[in-house]
Amino acid sequence: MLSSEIQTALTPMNLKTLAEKLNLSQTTVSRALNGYPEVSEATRQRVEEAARRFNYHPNSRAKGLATGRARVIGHVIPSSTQHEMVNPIFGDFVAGASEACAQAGYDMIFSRVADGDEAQAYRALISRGSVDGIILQGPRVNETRIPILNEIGIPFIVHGRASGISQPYGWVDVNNKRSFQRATRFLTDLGHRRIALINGLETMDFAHRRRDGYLSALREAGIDPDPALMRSAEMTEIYGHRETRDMLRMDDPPTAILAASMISAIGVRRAIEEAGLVMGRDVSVITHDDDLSYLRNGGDVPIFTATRSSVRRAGGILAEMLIDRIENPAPEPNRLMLEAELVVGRSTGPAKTGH
Amino acid sequence: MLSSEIQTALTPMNLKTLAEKLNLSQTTVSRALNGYPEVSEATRQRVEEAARRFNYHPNSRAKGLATGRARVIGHVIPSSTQHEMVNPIFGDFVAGASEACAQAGYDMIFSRVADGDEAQAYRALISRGSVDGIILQGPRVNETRIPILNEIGIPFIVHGRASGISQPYGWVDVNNKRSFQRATRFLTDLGHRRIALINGLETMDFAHRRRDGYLSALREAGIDPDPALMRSAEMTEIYGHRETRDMLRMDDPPTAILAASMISAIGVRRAIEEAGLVMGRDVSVITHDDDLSYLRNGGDVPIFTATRSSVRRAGGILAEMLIDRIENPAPEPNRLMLEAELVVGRSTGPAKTGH
DNA sequence: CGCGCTTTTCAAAGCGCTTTGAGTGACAGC
DNA sequence: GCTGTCACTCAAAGCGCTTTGAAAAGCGCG
Repeated sequence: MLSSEIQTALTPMNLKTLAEKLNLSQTTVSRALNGYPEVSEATRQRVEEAARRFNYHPNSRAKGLATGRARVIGHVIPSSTQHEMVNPIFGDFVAGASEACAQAGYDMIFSRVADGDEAQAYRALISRGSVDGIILQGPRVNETRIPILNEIGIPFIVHGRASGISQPYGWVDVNNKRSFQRATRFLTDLGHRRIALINGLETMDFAHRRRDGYLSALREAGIDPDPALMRSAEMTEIYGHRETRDMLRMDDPPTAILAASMISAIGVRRAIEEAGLVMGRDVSVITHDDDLSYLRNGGDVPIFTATRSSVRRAGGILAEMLIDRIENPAPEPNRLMLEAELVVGRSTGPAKTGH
Repeated sequence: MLSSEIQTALTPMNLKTLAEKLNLSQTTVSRALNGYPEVSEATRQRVEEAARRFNYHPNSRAKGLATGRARVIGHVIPSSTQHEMVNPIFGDFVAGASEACAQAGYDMIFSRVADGDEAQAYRALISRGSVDGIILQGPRVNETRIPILNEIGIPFIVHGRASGISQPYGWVDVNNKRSFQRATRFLTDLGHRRIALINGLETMDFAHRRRDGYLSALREAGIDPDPALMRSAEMTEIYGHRETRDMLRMDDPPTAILAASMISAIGVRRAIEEAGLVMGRDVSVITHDDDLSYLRNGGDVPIFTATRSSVRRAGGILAEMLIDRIENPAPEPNRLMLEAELVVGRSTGPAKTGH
């Protein structure tokens, strides 16, 4: 009696034992489970029933080895010794992407890489056969990783775009230029002329484009951009607070501020309040809002006037597009431009005429 | 000449071709690369040199199949139809964990799972051989996943603990009870008697323990807990704002508030300011601070008085402990209790005597 | 009954690696 | 000169799956 127990404990539940239990060959069982037409409906039923009953799951490594496909998409996280910051939108992006992946039966793998080693890391990831495709996050202006991935020849898709890169690549991006142009125009229409931009790091492509939008709206309105009103750094709360505080102490302070994220906008608000001013009355604020689930922009009435675009949704779309590309290779990379909506909240108002 | 090019393009760089190029057997090459002593130093040098030159990386699936180890640790993300929220600490946690993983040569895989299907998901993940170990996030009181994982018998470690579970399991946790007890005591020592708790979801174990700490400090101070001052929900900004606003409208409003996260504390601050009050003077606030990289609690002087514990560090420790467990199986699961530090910022002050 | 034809099943090869058990020289000891 | 040891190296089996090429079974037909 003990021997039978040991038997069950030691016998792995793999294709071979399942086939033996069914008195069928591995071939037939495999085909039955993978929906091939060569197997009769009755047999298929029987096999599926047994697979469920014995809790059989094909070993993904063996499957991958045999098929050459891993059913995994990879993210490479640069360890960024320079910028210790973890992107706050990461969680929501991943949530969206993982939803789409789960739908298609894919997993996601995260690989951390020392800065500068990225080329090697990609090569290794692919050459090791760990992933079928890659999502490239946070492209910079003239992003070097794009040529690398193109050269390697693995399916990939970029979250954002990279100015200065001429070769083709697939991407999903928010129309950052247009949305910041609209936001800036919204402020000039309200009569503001001293408009500050508290941007993200301008080596990042998205920030670069936002600045473009900001500048072109100023130009439209006949306003000379003031370098003293343009700040650029990683979008933390502290940063939003510090820059706002400093600018509000200027002789000719801004009457309106554009912030690059909800997080830094919170810092902006804090500085405004510490200065004894009222947001929306004394200083107008518009922020970009990634529609993070833990940081919704207010309930019925948005707190901030904002350019809104769900990064979670973007994650889902990206993953879907990448998987589609993996499964149906096409010569033309596909692209998708998302438009941010401008939601009007309580943080903006007409410029004070006196000023 | 074309044929040779085609040759290089079509020949995969695997152990076999590498061995052929070196005029050695696959065995020797494999051993050389994996540091076995049976191979001469001269040969090893030659092999390593060639591996580098030809950009050879062993196929991880084949390696895993042969060794039975995936060198991957898994996270299962419940898709939580109920709580759509993506935990804002996710990003920092993952950053910490992935650092430790990278160090040890492990990757991390994320699998999204429908709520309730978790048992099946774990079983599948393991039975498919995709992971060597699992990190269990966000344990609830009486967490059902722990018995499941114990029964399956895969190495796992819990981020947090689960009250009500008697069987042994490994964990890393912050001493939530003690830290909230200290925080509450700090407030009672300042003379506060109307202290509100804006807690996380109390089905979550960490929130349950924090409430315990809060209650026992009140008891120490001879204060009867007022159910009207105890709120529990997911820790969003909106939630912190709404509950604070409502409580400040009470006939006998709180003079101090304990918040469960920086995010909800930001909402608390917003509500206080909207009510025309000053944080730290009219209403004291203490929050738990996970030391998120994008949401640091102030520069030199912390904005909030807070119980601080880096979730990024916790992620690193967890991953390390799990990997250690995978590589050196031990009967006793290991545990680690982290103590949060109480940092005193500008959000707390003595209770107004007049009230 | 043997012949094609389709339907259903199978044995075996192969994916890229590790690992076992064996084999080769070289060299010392008897 | 034969055996035992040591230092290297190798061919082949096996991990769990898919897939190819072939064979068996079922069936109607002359």
